[in-house]
Amino acid sequence: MASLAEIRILDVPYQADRAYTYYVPVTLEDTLAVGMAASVPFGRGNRLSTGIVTKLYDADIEEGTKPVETPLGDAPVLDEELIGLCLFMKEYTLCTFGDAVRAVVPPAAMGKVVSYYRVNPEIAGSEAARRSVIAADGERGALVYDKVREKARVTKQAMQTELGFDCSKALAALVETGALEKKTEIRSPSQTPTRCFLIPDGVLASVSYPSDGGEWEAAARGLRGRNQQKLFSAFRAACAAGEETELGALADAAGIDRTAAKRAAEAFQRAGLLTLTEEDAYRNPFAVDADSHDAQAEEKPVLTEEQTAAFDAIAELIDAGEPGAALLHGVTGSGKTNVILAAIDRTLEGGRGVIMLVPEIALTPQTVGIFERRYGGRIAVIHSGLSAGERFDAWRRIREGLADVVVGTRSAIFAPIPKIGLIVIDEEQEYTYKSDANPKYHAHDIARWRCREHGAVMLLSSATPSVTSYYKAQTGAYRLVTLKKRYGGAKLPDVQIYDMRGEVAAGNLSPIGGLLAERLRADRAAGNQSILFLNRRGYHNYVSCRSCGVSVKCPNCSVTLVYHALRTRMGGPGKKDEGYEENRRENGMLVCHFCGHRERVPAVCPACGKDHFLFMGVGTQKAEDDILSAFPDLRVLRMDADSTQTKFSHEEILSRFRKGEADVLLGTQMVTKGHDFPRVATVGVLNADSSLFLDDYRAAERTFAMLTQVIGRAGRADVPGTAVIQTYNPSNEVIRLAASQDYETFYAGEIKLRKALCFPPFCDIAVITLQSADEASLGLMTTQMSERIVKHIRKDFSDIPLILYGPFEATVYRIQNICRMRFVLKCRLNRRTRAFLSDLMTEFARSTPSKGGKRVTISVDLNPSTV
DNA sequence: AGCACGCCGACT
DNA sequence: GTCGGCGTGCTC
Repeated sequence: MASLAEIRILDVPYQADRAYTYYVPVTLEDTLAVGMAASVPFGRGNRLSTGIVTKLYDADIEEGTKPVETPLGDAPVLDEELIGLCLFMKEYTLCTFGDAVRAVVPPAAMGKVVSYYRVNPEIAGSEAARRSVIAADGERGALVYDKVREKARVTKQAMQTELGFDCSKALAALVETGALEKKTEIRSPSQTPTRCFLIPDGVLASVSYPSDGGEWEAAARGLRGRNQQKLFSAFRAACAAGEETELGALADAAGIDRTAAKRAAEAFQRAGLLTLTEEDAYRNPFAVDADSHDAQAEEKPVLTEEQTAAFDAIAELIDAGEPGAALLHGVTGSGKTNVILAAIDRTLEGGRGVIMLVPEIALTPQTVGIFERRYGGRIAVIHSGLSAGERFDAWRRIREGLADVVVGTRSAIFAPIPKIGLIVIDEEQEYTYKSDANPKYHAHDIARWRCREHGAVMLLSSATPSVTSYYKAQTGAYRLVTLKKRYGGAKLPDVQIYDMRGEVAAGNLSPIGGLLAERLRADRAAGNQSILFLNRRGYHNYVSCRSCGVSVKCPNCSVTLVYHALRTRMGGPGKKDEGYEENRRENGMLVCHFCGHRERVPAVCPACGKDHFLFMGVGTQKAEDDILSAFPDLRVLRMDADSTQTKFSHEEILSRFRKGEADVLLGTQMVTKGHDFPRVATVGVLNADSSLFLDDYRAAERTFAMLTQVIGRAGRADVPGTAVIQTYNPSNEVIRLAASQDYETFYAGEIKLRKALCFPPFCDIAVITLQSADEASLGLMTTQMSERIVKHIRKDFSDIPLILYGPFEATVYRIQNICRMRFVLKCRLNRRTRAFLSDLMTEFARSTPSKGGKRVTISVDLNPSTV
């Protein structure tokens, strides 16, 4: 019998990702625990790899079992629940265990084995080095060698991304000739910063600090060493002044370094003069100002009758202490947030924690603000903007129970709360809850799994639920809770559908139709504000040749380039500059929205050589210009991906608008999110059709949600609102239903369509993508894959409905010179179909040659956010 | 993925 | 006869 450990290796490809058995050396028997990261020898070469201990048990040792090398860090990084979650994610999303772990654990929390290359110090710069570089892989060898020398130490990964080609061969050759050396080392988890306090003890504690304290004098005389004396007098001075006796601060005051101070303090402790206490220090802890906290606590909203009923239904689920799920469907302005806050309070009263997901932190500052004021120090905010240290600290605070209200974006769903009672997903229909990089999970699925584990309640909330979620509520999987009334005097704005077809004929080429123009003028005159929504950034959509009609394409991606004017005029009072037309053409850039490629507008058409380019379509930049020229006295703020590139520009633009520094806020989706602007009277949708005919079965659902959101921006406060929806399809059913805010009718029609055409929720969609930089290999592998899938389906799935489409080119065939082919599979996802897809991935990896540049890779996305 | 093993052609 | 290219297959 021996002590064995089941280990999951983190850096293995999908086909090698399974449990491996190692034995635990006697020396580690007391330290190794389930959930710990550990280094283990792996593969033929026994290279060190990072693994996670998923089980410990005693059994007979088998021939060839290798030993665990060493634990990385002294505490588990995953508890039983999160190990289970990672295994679930692996099976559910077809990712590797390592991918799942990387989503769940912040990088700073976990130690790992890292391999890097560096210049061999023994022959660096010598003639021998020069010769070995030349010997190694020619040109590339020299390139790689220079790069390594420049950096002191580099991982292969970093080399790859910087140089853009496969460096494996060159690196191996350089190591072989002795020019470089490969090193492997263990990187410990980040040190958790601590603050250490000195508390008077023994003889010193017996006297409440007196300036003439003989005890202190005596103690000081007994000290040896300059550092000890310096630290002691600093300590004494701090005590006398009644200040905090934190070690770092005392060390600074004494003018000695921290390690020396620590040693001295430990000596004092041994001498019985004081006690050292240590506590964790957290970076950027959320500090609440007590006043605002109290103020907010006072204004805890009283629920209306309808809200109370909704809350009661949810509270019932929470109190049951069993896994549950509810969908809170409330029209805009019905006070969903109040119900959610009450549900959270109820959960916290029961001693359990809460996760609240929001689509995007930057776009929901108010929601976050409400939470911060209400829950103060027990809140942790998690989003992609956090530094590694901040993320790690938030994670530790949550794990230790110091923060039991977690607000954040998608990845906050992994918050290691010890006892979860409620998971809220606000604006549940938002596609940001689906990850499109590995692991390709949907936050709903993770939430459901964790709620099952914790006996917690998942609460989805939306004014326009996704058709899939509403269907689940209709069929009883979720409890449906509805809020139909707007409250607090909020009225639905007057919604006007405006037919744009007459505008061009009437000679109006601007994106602002007659009605909207009238409204903007009226708002301006009355001192009100307006919001305009346009689903497209940039200036013109594209540039096309007047003679031959060719449009300019991205050299790396198969998309048309979008024209961007160079100048950005954020918020300045509008004035049309002299010569602006000319500037536009000369200074503008054509930009690729996929890879970011930029180029000047070519002087002549690349196809026919004529020099007549036509600027077509309208983006936010063009709309801004048009508004400024048509309404010279309007002050316009533009908010889109281009004008919000710097870190705080979101909030800056919003707060400037709120302060009344502009009359019109013009922008993309970002303007439709839940900002409260009391002075906004009119909202306008410049082109409601743009998302209506997208190549996606959810186009209608998205358009409906988008229009509903925009409409909801108007008429929230005392100012009566108007929403103008400009469209070329004024009779379109989706637009009409959105205008009347009739979700139920929209849903009824949509669900019929989904059923008839077999789309989710009546089936699942799996998208298999093959991609390669080499088109020929891609073609070859695609054909092979096609045959393999068809064979598999005929053999193993003849009994159940499963429809295969493809292979065809991906919607955007080429991105950054990587070509992609697709298969789309309509099926019911379950154990069996997942196992089928899993086999496909494994088999594919086995059959594809692992040749450097020509490699073809496979990826599977289950129910992707865009098809 | 990463690494060793093993099978073929060009060299001493 | 051997060195080293790259395809093949396995990883406790």
